[in-house]
Amino acid sequence: MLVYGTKSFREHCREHGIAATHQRQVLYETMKTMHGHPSPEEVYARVKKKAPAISLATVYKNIHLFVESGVFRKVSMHHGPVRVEMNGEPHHHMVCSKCRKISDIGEKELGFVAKRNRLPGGFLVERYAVDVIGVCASCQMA
Amino acid sequence: MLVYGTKSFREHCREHGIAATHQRQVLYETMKTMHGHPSPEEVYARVKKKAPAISLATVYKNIHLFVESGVFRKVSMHHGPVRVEMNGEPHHHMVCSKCRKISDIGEKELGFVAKRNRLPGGFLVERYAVDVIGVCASCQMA
DNA sequence: TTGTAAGCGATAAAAGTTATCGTTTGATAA
DNA sequence: TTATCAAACGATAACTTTTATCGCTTACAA
Ligand SMILES: [Mn+2]
Ligand SMILES: [Mn+2]
Ligand SMILES: [Zn+2]
Ligand SMILES: [Zn+2]
Repeated sequence: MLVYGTKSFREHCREHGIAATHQRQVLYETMKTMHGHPSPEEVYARVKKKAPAISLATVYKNIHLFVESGVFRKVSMHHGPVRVEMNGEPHHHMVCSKCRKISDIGEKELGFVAKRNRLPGGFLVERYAVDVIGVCASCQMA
Repeated sequence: MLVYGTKSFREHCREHGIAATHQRQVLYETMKTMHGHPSPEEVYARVKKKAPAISLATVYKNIHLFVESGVFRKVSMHHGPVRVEMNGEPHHHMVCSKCRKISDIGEKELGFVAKRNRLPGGFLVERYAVDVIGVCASCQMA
């Protein structure tokens, strides 16, 4: 991940052609201190302590901006409306980062072998779900 | 996956202590024919052709029921509000199927090695995102 | 058959996200 | 420094997705 201190926040903004606003910087500094996998509402609650007048819309807009510029990351490609599948065969997914299309892929084609049944923290494994994130054939052509 | 014909749909309902309603059966039969990874709205649009009076609420309620009873499956544990993360180290996730808690896990602890850069259909791999689905330590105690 | 709890449809409400728009501010250059 | 103006902001409406509510209907078993 890109890591830059308070000072070079302005440089990052120049590189990406965006204004180094007060709100944007406080949001960035706040998020940097947050561990785990917060939702926009949780980020909003936290950043309001430092910038009480900030708008939820500004939080959303800048989270998108940070994600697009690679500063932070979404936890998954699958946020949003639920998707269900009727294919009961154990399989994994290829997810196109351009068009979001989801395709099935079996473990054999994937070359993936799940090894451990116990993981750090005493986590008991039920199954592995692999998302291969990349660019689908039609998006590569475009 | 459980697979049962029209006849044993009633048996499945008895096993799970639910009523074998007309709507529930039409919904099940319809979903069984759907490939890919449809949203509830897409399921609703399809099932309305066979049962025009069915309600969207009924579709949602029964999709939940089917998923809980293991007949069908959600594509991901991450549907719903977006989550961001500031941990820029490449890592994967353990997701508890009881409490939905998300924990980080590095590739080394996971024992996972991504092998291929090209996959069927000409999919170009950017990265692998592994979700280990299971039960966290505190949910095992409870 | 009949009683009753479960399930249904209609729809309101909640939750999450995006769009709109008038005002403010940051970046650039005079 | 000041003037200019596009970018960004806050407020909030609108939109999307999901859940809750409630009166009516139906499945089921007594
Ligand atoms: Mn699939
Ligand atoms: Mn993480
Ligand atoms: Zn694509
Ligand atoms: Zn748990």
